Amino acid sequence: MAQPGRPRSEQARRTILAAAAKLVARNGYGELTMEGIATEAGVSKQTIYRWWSTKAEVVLEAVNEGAAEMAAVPDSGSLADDLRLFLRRTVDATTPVNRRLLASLMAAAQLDDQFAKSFRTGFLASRRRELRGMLARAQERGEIAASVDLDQLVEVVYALLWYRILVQHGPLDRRFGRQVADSVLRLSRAA
Amino acid sequence: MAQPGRPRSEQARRTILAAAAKLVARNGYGELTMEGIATEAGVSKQTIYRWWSTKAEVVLEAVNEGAAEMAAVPDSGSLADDLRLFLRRTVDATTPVNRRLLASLMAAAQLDDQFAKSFRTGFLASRRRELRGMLARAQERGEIAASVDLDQLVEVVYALLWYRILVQHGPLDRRFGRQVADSVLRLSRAA
DNA sequence: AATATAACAGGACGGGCCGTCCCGTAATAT
DNA sequence: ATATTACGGGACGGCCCGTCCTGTTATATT
Repeated sequence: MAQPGRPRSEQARRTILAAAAKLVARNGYGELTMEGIATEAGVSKQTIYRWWSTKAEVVLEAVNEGAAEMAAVPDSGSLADDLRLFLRRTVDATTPVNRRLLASLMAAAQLDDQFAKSFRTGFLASRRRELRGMLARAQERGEIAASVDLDQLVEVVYALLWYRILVQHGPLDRRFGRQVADSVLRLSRAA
Repeated sequence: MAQPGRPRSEQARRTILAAAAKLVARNGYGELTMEGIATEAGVSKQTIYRWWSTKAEVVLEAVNEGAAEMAAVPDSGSLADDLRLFLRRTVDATTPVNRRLLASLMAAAQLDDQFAKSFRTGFLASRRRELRGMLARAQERGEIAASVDLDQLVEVVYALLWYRILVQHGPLDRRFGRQVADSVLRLSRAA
């Protein structure tokens, strides 16, 4: 079947991701260290380095793990309904802990060019694709004029979400989600 | 006149800020160290720590220093002209080096809560105030309906700018500046 | 059952940078 | 002349880095 030798411990993997998330939530990404994760998880440092090369990659996998039930893109046949529901789910999923984890990833991307590339082409791009698909369906239905640039609309959504995540000058609540949805809907109707 | 004792060396101050900017431009904020700044500037570590407590503060002052000629907010009497000129000046000022410095500050704010507070209430808030003043004048002239929330418009501008600075999935050029201006102008006209 | 293989926990290692301290010297006000 | 403060240079213990080694454990193959 698989390779010979002792198989990877799934429990160790989960414990490490949970420890990283817990430590970021408690002390912030700036205080996070590989040694701290190992100690918190009751694991050897070698076990972490065997599967991840930086703490940013550990946190990224922890985020992806916790985002299994991530906001599925709705498809009701109405752009307004879909957009509002998508943003409601998104802001609901962005708990204070998740907000801090996401902010950590964006910070790590500014400190490490290699991680930045995987973060952009992986995590960020896949989210953009999902939203763009929703808008493309609306455009095919005629709810958005063919002249409107869908990428610009996607950009407005994620720019507003990330700005709020990073700057924190206001709450990431349902009211904010409605404001974002309404702004994008207005832009989708304009020439 | 002033206190007794040797006065602070203005030359050392400038040299330190220049060294920090140079090192960030060369190797990125993640590689920046206090010792590296001291060595590059030909200065004692103590001289840096006497005036700044973290490398983030050094970089922040370097940015503020280089942004003395920062985009002054225009006031021509036309919202469209003012907004387009403001964004043209802003993207022109955001050279690759400045982009990297700004991204470093946003990253540092995610790593250090204390710096985050000063960054938000100082640097970021003052930029928002300037732009908001421009929009408020337009609203008084009747170019923007009284029902429009100016803070939301300001947020769209800086969210789009920062998203592009941080994610770098497209160029920060004049074309992008025009797109941002046009989006905000459309939102300012919508109900 | 014996053997090869690979992950595991634990710990040791040199190295880099941290932040602080001390020194002798230089530049200013009194 | 004296007090005061900044300066360059360098030394210090401490934390975390990333790697390596050891002995043990869990699997596949023979």
